[in-house]
Amino acid sequence: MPELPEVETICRSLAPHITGKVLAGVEVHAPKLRRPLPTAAELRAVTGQRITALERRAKYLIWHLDGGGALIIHLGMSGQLCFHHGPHPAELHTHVIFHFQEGGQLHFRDPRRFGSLDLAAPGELAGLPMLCELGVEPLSSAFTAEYFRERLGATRRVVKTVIMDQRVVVGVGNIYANEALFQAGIHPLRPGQSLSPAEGEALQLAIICVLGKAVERGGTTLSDYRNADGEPGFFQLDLAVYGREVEPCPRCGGQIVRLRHEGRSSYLCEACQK
DNA sequence: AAACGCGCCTGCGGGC
DNA sequence: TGCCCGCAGGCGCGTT
Repeated sequence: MPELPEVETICRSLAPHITGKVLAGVEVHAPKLRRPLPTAAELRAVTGQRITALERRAKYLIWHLDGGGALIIHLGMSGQLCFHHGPHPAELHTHVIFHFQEGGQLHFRDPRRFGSLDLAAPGELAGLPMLCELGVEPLSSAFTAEYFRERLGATRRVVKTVIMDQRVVVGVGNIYANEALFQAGIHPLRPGQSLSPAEGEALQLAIICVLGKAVERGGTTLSDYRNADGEPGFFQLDLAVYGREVEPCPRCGGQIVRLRHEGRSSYLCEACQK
């Protein structure tokens, strides 16, 4: 489900509810999601700790704890985090419930169980393999035209695969990859090194533009995505091509087509994207 | 190195 | 009505 704009929106909507609060307990209702969940003993070690800050890195949500450690959540394809001010029954597929001393509880649901919950000991966070191999943040100053051109020029991999590679640039998933390629007028199956410098720059700017606008819209709600307050996003209204097979291209009126590559769907306008 | 296929899971919609 | 199939926002593994 969630790509950068959705995780960013969840982070922003969740932060006011739990920043500064003390973890009173963590209920775990499943043995594992993508990976085994932390053990009861590991979770006891973080109860009583205060959450000092929330941060999004790539598609990960990181809770910094006053003991120096951290809690890391990934929402996979179908993960939801919903904050409740009072008691709330565990719904179907609610796997983890966080309780706070000051009141309120946070429910982590994930029907498909591709998400994850990990703990990092003090000093361990930066060295975690899932974090330290990540590429640049697309909405940061590190995502420059020079950097992107260099990464594109060094590979024959198809450009859509490159922009979805979290080691190159983080946070771009299937929806926003399709949208950025459309906006830049680039065919998703072009080899990375076939892009001219101007095309590379157009794509870099399109990624920034699409992600930025999607964050402004609170993310894309196709079916079940909600922020921490249970509200949907609205960027689905701005999608030009994703999920719009057979519909007219918003630019030329031609028909949007779907093709499959590496097990995933790409949506594009063959007239506008070369 | 990188391109695939596949597995991990559940749910939904379409076709028959 | 019900069943089967394909498909879905992610990621990491194994094999060529």
